[in-house]
Amino acid sequence: MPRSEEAEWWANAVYGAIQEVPRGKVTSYGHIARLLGEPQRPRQVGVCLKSLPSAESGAHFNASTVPWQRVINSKGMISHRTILLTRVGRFYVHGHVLADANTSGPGSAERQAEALALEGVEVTRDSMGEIYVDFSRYGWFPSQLPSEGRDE
DNA sequence: CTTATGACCCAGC
DNA sequence: AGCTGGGCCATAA
Repeated sequence: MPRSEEAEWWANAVYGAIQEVPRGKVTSYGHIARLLGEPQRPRQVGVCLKSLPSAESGAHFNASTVPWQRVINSKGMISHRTILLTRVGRFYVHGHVLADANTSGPGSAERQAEALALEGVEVTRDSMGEIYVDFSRYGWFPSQLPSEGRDE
């Protein structure tokens, strides 16, 4: 959960922007940041999604009211969440991230792929098991400035 | 206060 | 076309 009021404002702006992504379409973290006039903060978009409240939390913006699954990285790939390392004595071991019914934690990339498939977005996998979405078919990139221009 | 760490991105090899 | 390193900046430790 964001602390400062500023962070709170940012998180709400991010969630609101994501709600504009139409069903069956996907966009990127960087594009959400650009839509909000903060092209240098794609990482913070991810930070907000990581702390998106669960559907049961009762918060206005939560996992069921914000289509979190429609945001992927600029390469069209569903980014895998990093596995936390837990310190045991002086060693580090693979630990499980707490969230389960939430949008983060282990296997969340899989859940994101399922959620997208459920709304008709075709996902493909490469030899490494990475999950991709074809931007040329499902991408949603409005506010394309005439001078800049996205790939594809 | 200082470091480390990301649901990221892009320019260069 | 794939890999690498740097930049980015809010949070956590």
